[in-house]
Amino acid sequence: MTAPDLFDRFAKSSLSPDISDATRLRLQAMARYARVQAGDVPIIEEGSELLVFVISGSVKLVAQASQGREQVVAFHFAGDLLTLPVHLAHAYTLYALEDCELVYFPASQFFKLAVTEQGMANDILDRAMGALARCHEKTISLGRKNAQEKLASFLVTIAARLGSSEDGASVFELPMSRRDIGDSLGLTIETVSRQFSELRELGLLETSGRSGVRLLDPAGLEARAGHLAPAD
Amino acid sequence: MTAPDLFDRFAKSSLSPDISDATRLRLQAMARYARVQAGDVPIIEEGSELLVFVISGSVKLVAQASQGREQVVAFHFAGDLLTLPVHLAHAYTLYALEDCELVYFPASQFFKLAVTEQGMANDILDRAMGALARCHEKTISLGRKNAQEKLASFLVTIAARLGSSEDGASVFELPMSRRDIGDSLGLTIETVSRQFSELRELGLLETSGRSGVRLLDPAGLEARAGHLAPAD
DNA sequence: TGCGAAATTTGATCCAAATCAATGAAGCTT
DNA sequence: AAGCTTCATTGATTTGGATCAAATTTCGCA
Repeated sequence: MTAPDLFDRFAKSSLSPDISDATRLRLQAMARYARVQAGDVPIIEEGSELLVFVISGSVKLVAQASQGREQVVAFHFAGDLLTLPVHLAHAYTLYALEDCELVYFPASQFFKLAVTEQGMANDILDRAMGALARCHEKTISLGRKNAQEKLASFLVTIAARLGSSEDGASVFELPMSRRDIGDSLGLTIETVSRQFSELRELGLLETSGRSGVRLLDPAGLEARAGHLAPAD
Repeated sequence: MTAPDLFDRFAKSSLSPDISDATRLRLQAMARYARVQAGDVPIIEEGSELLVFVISGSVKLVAQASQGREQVVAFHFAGDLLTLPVHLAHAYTLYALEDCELVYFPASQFFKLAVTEQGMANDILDRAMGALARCHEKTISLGRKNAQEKLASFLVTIAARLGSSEDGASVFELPMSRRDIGDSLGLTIETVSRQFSELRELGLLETSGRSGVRLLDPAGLEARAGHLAPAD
């Protein structure tokens, strides 16, 4: 594992260029690395909150409830920052969806350093607020939407993150399985599959193979997502 | 509205004592205040994220989805810090559950100041991480629990915040209605009511009037909350 | 203290999504 | 390229919670 290389890529993508050399060195000293294959657990939980940067690949953050039930709390992609919580009322595990490279830090140590550099503190605060906002939006999906709205909302959100535009359509490859989508939306794989079929029959999307998706009518999907119109 | 008084109480309860006088004055200059009655909307949304401190009383943060559906994203009590998000895919509104006193700031301005004081930046980061962790836990409730587990989990969580211990039992007054609880857990008021009845019949709790609750067997409720045992 | 509006509880019925059960594709591996 | 394992789709049935519909209780207020 070529750690220095990973740290450099992390620094280049996620650290402001005017971080002091001292801070940079102390960060490098506390950085830890993981380079894992799809399906693996890159980080073993260790009793303190961790701050994880996804350098490449994608991951799911999963919470375990009793009786083996799993809830996908969030998907994260290259460039994202996430926190791996400690064991609260539920246990959390990070899984690689694809081959992944990660850099991570004990959260409290990282914060102690971050607050000595204004740019860094601001960046981390912004990212934390963004994560909170996304979690709030997810709360609405889970609490107040039916299966079709959940899937439409999920696809629109993923497209905004992963989709490339092809004359009005949005095209992307889903890095996660139907089970992962179900575990994220509070649905079973069968229901997810049925809703894919229904959206296909409505002419809103096409699929190719297990992971290829082409949203033919993003506006139509948005309308079915139960989102509130901006002027509503 | 005696603003200086409210700011002092905010400063005493939520600002580290070694904030510089300059910072304190600039905070006071950007602070805004609300003192409202139960049921009121203390803050009209204004296009930028706000950071709200609850000085006294309690509030609910509500997201509106299409067709008048409402989701309670979080309840907050005296001493809490919360962010009032801007209108994303859904609109957010804060409502007072009881008579309330609030102090609030435009989030970006507050952050710009906070990062100049290490103690303050650290405190805000910690609180943001706490809010994110609670939102993650809520995600699991909404996605993977049945009605009884949701209510048990809710009651245990509220008791940790509001309950006073009386020989093994935890006693508190709920500041929110059955509808609010339902809107928070993704259930209807009828289902919430039926689950209260069932938990009562199981001897796990007693209620008095609309808001009085006495958890007779907190451990038993915890077991029904679908939480993961610490050693599981 | 009693009235009345609002909130809660309880009951009957319905329905969306879960569960149970095959069948059909994808995409590995060799 | 054939076979095999895993994943996804589709169909039949069940079920937990929603919806519809009354009671019943609470509690502010006259």
